Amino acid sequence: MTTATRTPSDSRHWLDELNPEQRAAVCHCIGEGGAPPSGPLLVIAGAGTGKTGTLAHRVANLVIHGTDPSRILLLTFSRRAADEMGRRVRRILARAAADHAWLAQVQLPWSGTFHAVGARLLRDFAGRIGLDAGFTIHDREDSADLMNLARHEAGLSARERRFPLKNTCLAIYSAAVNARKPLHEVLRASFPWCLEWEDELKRLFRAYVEAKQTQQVLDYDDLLLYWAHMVADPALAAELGGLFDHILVDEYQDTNPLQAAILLAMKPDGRGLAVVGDDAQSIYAFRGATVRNILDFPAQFDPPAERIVLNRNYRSTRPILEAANAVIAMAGEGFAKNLWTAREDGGRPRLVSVRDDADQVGFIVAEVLARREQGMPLRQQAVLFRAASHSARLEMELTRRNIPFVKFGGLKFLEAAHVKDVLALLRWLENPRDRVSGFRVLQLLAGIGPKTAAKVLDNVCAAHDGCALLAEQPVPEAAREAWREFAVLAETLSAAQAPWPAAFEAACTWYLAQMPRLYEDATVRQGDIEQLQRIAATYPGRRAFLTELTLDPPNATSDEAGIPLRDEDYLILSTMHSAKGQEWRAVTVLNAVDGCIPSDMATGAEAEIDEERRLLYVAMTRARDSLDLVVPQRFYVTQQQGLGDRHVYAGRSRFIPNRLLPCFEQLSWPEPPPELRGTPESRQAAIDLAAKMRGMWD
DNA sequence: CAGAATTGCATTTTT
DNA sequence: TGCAATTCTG
Repeated sequence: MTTATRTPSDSRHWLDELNPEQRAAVCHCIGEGGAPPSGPLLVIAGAGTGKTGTLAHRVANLVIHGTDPSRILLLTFSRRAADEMGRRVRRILARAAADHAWLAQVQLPWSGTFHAVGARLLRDFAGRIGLDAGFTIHDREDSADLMNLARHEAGLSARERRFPLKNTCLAIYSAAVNARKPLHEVLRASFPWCLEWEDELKRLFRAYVEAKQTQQVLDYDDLLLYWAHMVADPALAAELGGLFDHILVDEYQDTNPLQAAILLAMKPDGRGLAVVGDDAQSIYAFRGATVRNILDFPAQFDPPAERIVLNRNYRSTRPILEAANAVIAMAGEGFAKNLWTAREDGGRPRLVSVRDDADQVGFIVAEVLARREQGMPLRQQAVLFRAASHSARLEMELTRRNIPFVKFGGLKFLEAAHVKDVLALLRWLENPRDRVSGFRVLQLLAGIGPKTAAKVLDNVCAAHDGCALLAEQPVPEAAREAWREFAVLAETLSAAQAPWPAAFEAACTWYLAQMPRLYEDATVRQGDIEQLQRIAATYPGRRAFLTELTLDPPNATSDEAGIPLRDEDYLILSTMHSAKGQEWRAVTVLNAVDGCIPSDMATGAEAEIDEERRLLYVAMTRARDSLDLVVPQRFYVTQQQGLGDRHVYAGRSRFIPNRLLPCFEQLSWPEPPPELRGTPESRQAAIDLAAKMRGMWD
């Protein structure tokens, strides 16, 4: 089949629905007719400017013009984004090339996050770089546990001056790796209180790396780091780069220097490289992302990358956009963009003053229900907040009033101790050298504690055939019976090709029997295990299950009723971070007060403040028709059930200073009683009283 | 040496 | 508050 016959006659038609800038991005240097693609492309796509659609059209256009879909690498921010992109590409192809039905079946085998693609490449190339293809992947918590192990073994835990805790150590390590900066610089910039431990940290990190290598485990950072080191070798770089004609990167503002280095190594001249992003929405600096990546992208190449700016917003009404623009305009650095919209309908966003947390919840529930009465489904409405814990009260109230909801972000299903237990068991069967997993699993047995577990693990590692000798391990008398049972299970399940998901169910059955001893509330937790079984059944096997679950954890949790069915209606609760790339008709932002946004954890450097500002900008620009920012006057310090009533009087977020107030409609809830609103005279009286109060101090 | 009890401490966002 | 490190007990 020649390229000419694959180019549909009405291709012009489907491109017509794009605006000129979008079309330019879609058609830029696609390497028509089998010609190699040329120059790199940067698309600056403001919020709601049709970024995803543009990217999907570009991919479709590449396919229509003859690019093999398996030679397109599409790097997205999440698995969900990758799936969505695939769907849209197929939809576009179905319409644009109706005469070539097979095009609508196109799969993009190389789409996913940097981490997921990295994992896949590392398994494929394992033999070439001295890695065992059977490596297992540690999530954040596992990595912290291993760091802790190394920390103890290096004798750093019992010091006169307290050594940084495991999470801090891991954060420092991770920051240095992802930003590609020397330890000293990272400490000075972000962890100055740990500077005194520089030498010890270096020693600790060396031990941590060695531990990972002997155990054949990789952490998140390794997936990028090994990839980067792989392409630092010119021959491998050429080979890896040669796998793809086109590399497209979404959300480029949230990539870190390590990821930028990988891209540059794979496509040194930028041919076939296209990145899309919005510097105003860069919100992952805490993970090493830097806005410099996108700002400096064009100049990396000679000639520089072409830059296309999308600034027509298709999402929000004009008043909402104006308010958001006003907020972001006060930021320090960035491409100046003038987002505009043709949507002239709708009122100003509202700034709602409420007395406290309880009233905030009351207001939100009332408004949500009112909008639903007017025909707006719950799923079109979202409540956004800075930290996952901020929604605790709201969740309780929604549960009490029987309003279904799904929460994105915050503590995840996979982080629950009992879920981790089961996964640790599987991971240990997959890779018996994985000490963190083994340590956790063995201590699940009655009568086995840290000492016995460590001894058994030592023996298992010394033996070459993994779990085979398990039954003969020396365990205390009290654990004898339980141990025999466990050894039989482990031996059956670690057999090379234990059937899936039957093997998983056997593991669960064993674990379910342990639960009542381990947890007071075993019954609630058992439901989660069943949920996990349902998830497991959708994967082809153990390795795929473990890898993909670690790299793409299901990121929604809901109330105990379980995740609502797909066709059921439910309200969306989400952290601002998890709201990225989404949109809803009605958006409510919780706790628009100083201390929450910006978080009082992040009020140090100017750069941190700017990031918080962008975060609020992201939240505001999710709204299509209506936007409410709620400002509680009184704010409880204790985040959980307010047993005590310690509270502070918080001010409105500094990102909405007085001069931005004209962008908003201000109101109080509940409405003040009529006698206080009343006539101009009564209002006059109130003002007089205020003057009297002030007069007390003259 | 395992498991319970107690004390001390920190407290965001996530691949 | 709730979690993690430490001490106490059987």
